[in-house]
Amino acid sequence: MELSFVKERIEHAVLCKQLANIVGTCYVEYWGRAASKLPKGKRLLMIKGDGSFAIHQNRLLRPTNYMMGSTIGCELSDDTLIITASKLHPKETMKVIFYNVDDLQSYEMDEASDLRLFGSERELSDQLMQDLSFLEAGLKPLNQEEVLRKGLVDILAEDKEGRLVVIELKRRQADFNAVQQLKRYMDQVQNMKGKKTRGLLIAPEIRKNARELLEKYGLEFFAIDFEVSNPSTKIKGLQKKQKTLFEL
Amino acid sequence: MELSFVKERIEHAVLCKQLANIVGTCYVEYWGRAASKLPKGKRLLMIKGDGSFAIHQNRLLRPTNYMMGSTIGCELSDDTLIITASKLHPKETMKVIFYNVDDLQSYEMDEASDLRLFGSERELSDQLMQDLSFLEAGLKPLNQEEVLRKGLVDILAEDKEGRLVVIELKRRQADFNAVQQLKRYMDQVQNMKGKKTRGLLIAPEIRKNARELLEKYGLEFFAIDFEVSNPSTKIKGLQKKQKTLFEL
DNA sequence: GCTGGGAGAGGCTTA
DNA sequence: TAAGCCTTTCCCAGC
Repeated sequence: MELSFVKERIEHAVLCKQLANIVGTCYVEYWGRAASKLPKGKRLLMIKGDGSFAIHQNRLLRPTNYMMGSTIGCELSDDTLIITASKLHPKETMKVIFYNVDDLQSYEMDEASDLRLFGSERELSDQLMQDLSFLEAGLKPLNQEEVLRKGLVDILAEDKEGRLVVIELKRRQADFNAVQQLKRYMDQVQNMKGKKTRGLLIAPEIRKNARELLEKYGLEFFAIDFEVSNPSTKIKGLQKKQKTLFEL
Repeated sequence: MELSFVKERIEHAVLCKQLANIVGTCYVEYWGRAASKLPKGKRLLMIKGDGSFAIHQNRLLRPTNYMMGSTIGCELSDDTLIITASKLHPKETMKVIFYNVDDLQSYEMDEASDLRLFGSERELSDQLMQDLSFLEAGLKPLNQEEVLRKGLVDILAEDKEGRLVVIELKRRQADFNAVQQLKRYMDQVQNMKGKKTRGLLIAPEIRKNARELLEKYGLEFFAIDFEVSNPSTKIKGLQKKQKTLFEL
């Protein structure tokens, strides 16, 4: 395609906040949080109405190069079309040099609509909050998403012995990070409240090493079995995997 | 566009592992790791040769719905075209119901080429390894295969007092996680070697709360100043921000 | 295959 | 704006 024509079409699409796809042979440079060069090759550049700018190759979900909320410019130079994307905070620039453009399409799109997602951690937390006795008899909810000075506790409760119970919920296999997150919260709550405190990690499963760490810390793991059925999420079972510190 | 024609074109593109973009009005359902529904609206579906399957709206870098490495199927039903993507491990399915298709493009693409990236953590680590005296006089790199290969730490060294020094490097602002990771590794190395061990966190900056935790643990923070200049990365400065435990 | 961890993470929510 | 953190994180390197 004639590059001067492509330039006009792109400028129009950007102005009208259309979604535009440009396919052609290009070379890409990026400089900002890091720096990168992508050798000349056939790629697809997708530009969205909000300044999303992405170079795609024919594999992987994620674009090879990208920029969010960019300002876009076009210029012709030496039989090439140079498309630049740039932004501040952090300062980043990307230069895409097209040697030829095979195709250019642009589309007037709807307003984006929201995805209704089921089975998120937040939804699980809500379900669990409905009935903590699922977890342990006599457990009473104190607060959901209790804000700590550092971070957010998923659920704070009190057990039948009057001990504080800090609960961290994960929708997938728990790892080191989850364990340490819980430990951090438990320590903090214990410090703030000056009461005996337990820490519960709830997840579908836990990695072996993470579990060792958890046990070393005296935390408790509960395996949760849930189903992301329609239209919401159902907790099917909850099984205790550790004795509490106080039972040992 | 005529949906039966679209169906054939898509099947051909998938078979030939082309990159295909379908734009039209559709409704999307996903079920797998979670579940979701996306109301009817105008979207772009991008299918790549490796089974990447992504529903894009006209905002944000990331697709609204997606699946990697999927198997793709097409069928006509009641004046709609249903495109399904599915995979095992984990079992996931996605159904895209097109009520009409405005446009369909497919492209024969090159083999994807590798991005040459500068300023990655790995590259910074290599640079730092070149000259540890940048960090502290008398610091000597240790090539402790077992520790380094296991990926426990970025760099292991010995200071002039003969203490082990565990170094964790972050290319961006260090957070809680970075501090706890370092602490975990330091404990582990200390256990393995049975020697006095220091833990150094090197990052451009550190979050306030993370820093408090770091100080509580007796770890040390060094602010690194680096530049991702072309063609590689240059460390411009390195400033110690904490006294060591042993100096206190 | 599982595990660990980085990423130019992205993106959301709340202080 | 910054902090904190979840994500259908994605993706890769090791084992």
